[in-house]
Amino acid sequence: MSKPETSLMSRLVSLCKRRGFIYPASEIYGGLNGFWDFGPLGSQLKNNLRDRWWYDMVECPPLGPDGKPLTIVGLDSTIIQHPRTWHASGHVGGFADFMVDCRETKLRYRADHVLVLEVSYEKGGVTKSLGLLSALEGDEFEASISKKAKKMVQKSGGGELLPIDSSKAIPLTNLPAEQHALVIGPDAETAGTLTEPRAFNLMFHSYVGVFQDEDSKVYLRPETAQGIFLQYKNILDTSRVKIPFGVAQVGKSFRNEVTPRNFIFRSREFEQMEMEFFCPPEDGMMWYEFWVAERMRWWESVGCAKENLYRHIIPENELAHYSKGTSDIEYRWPFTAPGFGELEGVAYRTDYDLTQHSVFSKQKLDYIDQENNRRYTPHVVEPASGLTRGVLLLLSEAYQYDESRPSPEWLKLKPSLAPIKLGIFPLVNKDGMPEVAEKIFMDLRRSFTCQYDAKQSIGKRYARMDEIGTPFCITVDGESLNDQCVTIRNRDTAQSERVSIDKIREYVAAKLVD
RNA sequence: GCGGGUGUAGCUUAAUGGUAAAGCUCCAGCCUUCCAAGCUGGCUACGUGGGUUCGAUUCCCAUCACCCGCUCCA
Repeated sequence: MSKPETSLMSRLVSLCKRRGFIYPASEIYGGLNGFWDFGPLGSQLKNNLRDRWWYDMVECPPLGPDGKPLTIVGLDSTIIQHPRTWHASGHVGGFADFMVDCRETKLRYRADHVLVLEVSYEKGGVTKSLGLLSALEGDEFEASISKKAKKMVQKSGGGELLPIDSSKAIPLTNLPAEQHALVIGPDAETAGTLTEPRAFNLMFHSYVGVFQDEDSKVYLRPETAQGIFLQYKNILDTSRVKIPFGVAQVGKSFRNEVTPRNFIFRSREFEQMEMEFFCPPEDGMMWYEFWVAERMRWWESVGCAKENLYRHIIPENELAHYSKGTSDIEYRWPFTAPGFGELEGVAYRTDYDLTQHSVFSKQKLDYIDQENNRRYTPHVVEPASGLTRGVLLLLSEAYQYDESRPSPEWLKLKPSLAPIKLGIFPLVNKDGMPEVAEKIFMDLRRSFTCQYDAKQSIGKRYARMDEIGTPFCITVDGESLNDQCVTIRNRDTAQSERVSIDKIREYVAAKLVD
């Protein structure tokens, strides 16, 4: 298997465009940064993956540790929620980070992570200021500051550095604006190279009604999960679920990303598949481990090689303050290889979300366990994955390059997920073959997504189907008219089998169970 | 948002201060009895907007998009 010059990623992007999987959005107007459209085959592939997730999550959920099916129900909540939702969830605060750029070093920092401290030194009994030094918060703060200060003292002719009191350091965001020009950036040597802190609010906003003021401001959801918490009580009251249970949702989310990058990996409008699993507080860790394992198994079940998946356990000091455990399920993306990048996050969120919404809404969002006569706020384990990213995974994983084949580029998609399941061809466009092939097409189109093709040579038609990942092609040949059989050509082996026409449906159906 | 790179048909490339060539793909027809065969014909491009110029795809400026790095994240 030889490899062409261009990167896997660019070949994949090219194939996606050429065959109608994914296009740049608004392309005739020059495109729009961070937005992509799914074409005829891409939308089909995405729907197939979404349907598989929905089936495995809601319609036929996995078995729990006790061997009995879990209870998971579905939800489809609105993209625009009450704005207080996002105050309660922390997104209005947390997603509106202020950033500063350093003009000297070209580095960017979160403004609240840059701590500023005035440092002085003594020379000949006179105290002199070195100015406002800055460094990133954390264990290294004092060391960074003192290292820089010593250098500066030396440069200005020597002297005795006065002790550094890091407790007096303040975040850049708290510094009066007129003093910003005096700050020496964390990695800079001269003062005033930092830009003003600028808000990078990752949430898109709009206004409800005709008056566009702060009171009518709403946000496009940056995640689908909050809609689930908002309807937790209704679901509890109306759907006869008992803890533990889950609520699953698939839908669009929007983030005004600073830098959309890597094709559809990070786009500004994307689709998520999220599930909130509500359980008693004492079972939280158990369900967290359960869902990490279950979700990894699921990605394998849709065709991801085990060695391309990696469980990245977020270290305790990097966990969100409310989380007792978070694991990223990572995939070896073409652009991260040999490293990994996030595909899905499984977070044990404790009772944070329900408690927050309970406080902000003044509604009781606890659970009454009548069997055990106890009342509590459930804990939550959240497997949150990107459907858009899942599609990219399927394409990356399926992409094959093999010079020995007539069509070197082809997609080894799992048959059940392939956009088109069957190509149906007459070997030659005459001698009664088209009529037989068309009849087969008409018989099978209700059962499988089929494509009839009589154009050009048979090899070309096979190649076209290989390129879009169609697992099976049926060819009607001269013999078919006599023996009522066709050949079924397998995409992966490029080998054909002779099958009786009345057995085709059965044959294909059996291969799609995977 | 900052820095670097790229931008000619669906794809891969070419040429040119006087509006563009080719291969593959695609479409139509012929042909074709199992893996991108052949013949004939056809569609389709200088990312966008300004400027310089008699004239700009070419030179200049701006802008947009994509790729790489910083950053961020499902």
